[in-house]
Amino acid sequence: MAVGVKEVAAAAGVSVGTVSNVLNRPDRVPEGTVQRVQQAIDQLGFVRNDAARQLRAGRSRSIGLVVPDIGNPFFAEVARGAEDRAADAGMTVLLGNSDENDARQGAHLALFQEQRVNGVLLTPASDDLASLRRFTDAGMPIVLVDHEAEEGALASVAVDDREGGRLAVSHLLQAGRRRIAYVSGPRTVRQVAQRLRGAEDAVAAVPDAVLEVIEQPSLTVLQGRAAGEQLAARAAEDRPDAVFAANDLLAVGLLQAFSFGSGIRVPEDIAMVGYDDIDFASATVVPLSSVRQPARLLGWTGVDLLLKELGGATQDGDDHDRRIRFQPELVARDSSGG
Amino acid sequence: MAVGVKEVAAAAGVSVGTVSNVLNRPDRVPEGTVQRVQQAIDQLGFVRNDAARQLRAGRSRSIGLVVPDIGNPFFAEVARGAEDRAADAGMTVLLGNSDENDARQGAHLALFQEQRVNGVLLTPASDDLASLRRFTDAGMPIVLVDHEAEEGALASVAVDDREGGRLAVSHLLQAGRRRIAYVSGPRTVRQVAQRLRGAEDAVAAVPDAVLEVIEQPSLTVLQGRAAGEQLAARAAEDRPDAVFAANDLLAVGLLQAFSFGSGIRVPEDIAMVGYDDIDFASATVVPLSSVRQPARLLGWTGVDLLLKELGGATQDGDDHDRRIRFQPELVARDSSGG
DNA sequence: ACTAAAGAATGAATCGTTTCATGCTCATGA
DNA sequence: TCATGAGCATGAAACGATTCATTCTTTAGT
Repeated sequence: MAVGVKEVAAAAGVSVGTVSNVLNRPDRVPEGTVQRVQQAIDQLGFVRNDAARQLRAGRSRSIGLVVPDIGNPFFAEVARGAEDRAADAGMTVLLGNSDENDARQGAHLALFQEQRVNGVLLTPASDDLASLRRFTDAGMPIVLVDHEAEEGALASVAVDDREGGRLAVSHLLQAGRRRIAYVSGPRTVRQVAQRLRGAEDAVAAVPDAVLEVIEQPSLTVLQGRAAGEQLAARAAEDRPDAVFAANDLLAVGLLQAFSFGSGIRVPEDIAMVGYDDIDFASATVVPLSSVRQPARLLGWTGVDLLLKELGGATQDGDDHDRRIRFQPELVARDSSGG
Repeated sequence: MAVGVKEVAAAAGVSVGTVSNVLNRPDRVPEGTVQRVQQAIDQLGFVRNDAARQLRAGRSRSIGLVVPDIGNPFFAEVARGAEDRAADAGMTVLLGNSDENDARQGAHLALFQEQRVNGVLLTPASDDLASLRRFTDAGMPIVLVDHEAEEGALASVAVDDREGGRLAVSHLLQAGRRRIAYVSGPRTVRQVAQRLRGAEDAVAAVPDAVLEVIEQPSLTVLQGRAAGEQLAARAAEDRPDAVFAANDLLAVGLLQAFSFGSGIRVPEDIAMVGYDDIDFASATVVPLSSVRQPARLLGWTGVDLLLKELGGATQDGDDHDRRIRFQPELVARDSSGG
C-alpha cells in the first residue's frame, strides 16, 4: 500500500540509494537509470514524504510569517512580497495571524519552531520583544517586519513611522487645520505609537495647533466606523477639523461614518489622512490621502535579509545591513483638500 | 547540542517512553513524574521535532488551502474562516496562492501532498478538475471552495453564482438600464462563467436588453481600471448604461477610471454592481452595490466538511451533504441608483 | 596483460519521536 | 504465604528518506 523509495527501488531494479540520487542529484546518475527510476515513480505514484526528508536533514524548507491580520491589504501585500522572494529560494511560507495578541503570536512561533522553520518574519503584536529571545536563543532567527529593532540582537525591515506621522500631520497643518485628532489603535502597537510621536512633532512646530488622541481597540474598518460615529455625535464646534488615522482601514471606517448618516463633509468639515495607501484608498467616497509604505518590498526584503542571515556569516554583517529602514511618502488626494 | 527526548529522559531520570507519555498523555503519568520531566524540558529548552512526530504518525496536523489570490479581501475572509475552524480542531492551515494559474496550483497541491496534509481546500484556477484525480486517488481529499463539484467525486462548498449573476443584472434592468456590460475575468474561471450565465438569463427575460462581455485577464483593481479606461475612451453613445463586474476588485478599478479623468457619472451615466461585497464596497467613491457571499462561512464550512470526510465514514454520507450551496444576496447601494 | 582511476551502485546507519509488548513493584484478598 | 491485578516504567522497533563509506564495473594508460 505505502509506496516509498524502497518500493520504487524494487520496481526499478536498483537500490534505494540510487532512487534517492535520482530524486536529488539526477546529474550524477546515468540517463538510462534516471529514466527507469522515473518510470517506476510515475507508475507507482510515489510521493516523497517530506517529514522523513526533513527529519534527516534537520531543517525544513520553509520560513514562518506572523502578521497581525492578513485581512488587512497592507499585510496581504507584505505576504505576497515575502512569498515571492521565498519561492525564488525554493522555500515555502507558513502563515500565522496574531490578531495583535501576544499569546497567539507566541503560539504561532512555538509551532513554527516545532516545524523547524529556517526562520520567521514577524510583525510583533506588541513592544514586548523580550519573549522573543527564547526563540532566537534556540537558533531560530527572527526578522522584524514593519517594526524597527532596538539594538543589534534582531534584524529588521521597517519604515520610518515617526516620519510618516510627521508627514501626515504637517500636511494637514499646512492645509490650515489646527485641531487635529489622531485616531489610533492600541498604543502597545509600536507603529501606532511611533506615528503618534511624529504627529506630536508636527503639532509642536505650530504654536496654536492641538492634538487629540482617540484610541480604538483595533485597527479595523469596524473600529474606524465606531470612532467616526463617536465624533459625529459631538457638537460641531467640539469636533476636530482634521483626522489622522493610524491606518487606512480605520480611515475607511471613519469615512463611512462621516459620509452616511451624519452630514459631515470631507474635507470641508474634517480633512483626513490615512496610512498605508492600500489599493482601495484612491477609490473611497472621497479619495483618501495616505502615507504610502512599500508593503511588497517590505516582505520581499524581509525574506531576503533572513536568507542572508542564514547563508552568510552569522551575525557578522554590519549592524547597519541588518536594520533596514525605508522612507514613507505622502500621497495627497481629495480627503485632505489636496 | 541537540536536545531530544533522549536527553530529556536522561536529565529527568526516566525513559524516553515516559517523556513521550508526559508529552502526549500526561493523565497516564503520576503527577510527580510529570513535574520532573516538565522541569527537565524547560531546563534544557527541549522543542518537539514535528518532522519526527509526523513521520511516525504518518500524517501531519495541517490542511492546505489554495486560493487564486489572498490579496483579494474575499479570499482573505475565506482564509480566516478556514483558519478558525481548523484551529478548533487543533490543525494548522497551509496557504498557497495560485494566481489563477493551473501550474502554480498543481505545484502547491504537490507540495501539500509531500507534506502529507490531511486534505486541502481548493478554489480551482480553472475548470480542469481532471488533474485533481491524481491527488484524490492518492488519498488526499479535496474540498472545492466557491466552486461547485460536478458529480459525486469531490465535496464542495459553493455559492450559487448563476443566481448571483441573475440577481445583479435583474437589478440593473429593473432600474431601467438596457445596455449591460459584463466586465469579467478569464472565462476559464468557473465563477466568472457562471455569473455570466446568470447575467444572460436575466437579459433574456427582457426583450430589448443587450449584454456585452468585456473580458480581462485577471480579477484585479488594476484590470478594472484598464477596462474602465477602455470604456471611457468610447464615444458616449457607444457606452453601456450599466456595468456588472465579476468581482468588487474590478468594480473598484472601474470606479476609479470613471471618477477620475473621464467625466463619467455613476450611476447617472453608468450604473454598477459588483460581486463579493467586500468591506470596502460601502466606502467607495460611489458606494458600490454588490452581490454578497458568506465568505468567512465558506471557509469555515469547507474545513468542517473536510474534517467530516476525514473522521466520519468515508464517502458514504448522502451525496447531498457533500455539496453545500449557499445563496447570494444583493446589496443595493448608490452605484446602481439604489 | 595489468594497474589505476573513474564511474555506478549499494545498503547499513541515521535523524527524533511514538508505540506497544513486556517487566517490575506493590497492595489486596484468599 | 501466594496469586492477582493495577499502576508505572521500560526500551527496542518502526516510520521513510538521505548519506556515505564501500564494493563492483568499466575504461584508459603503459
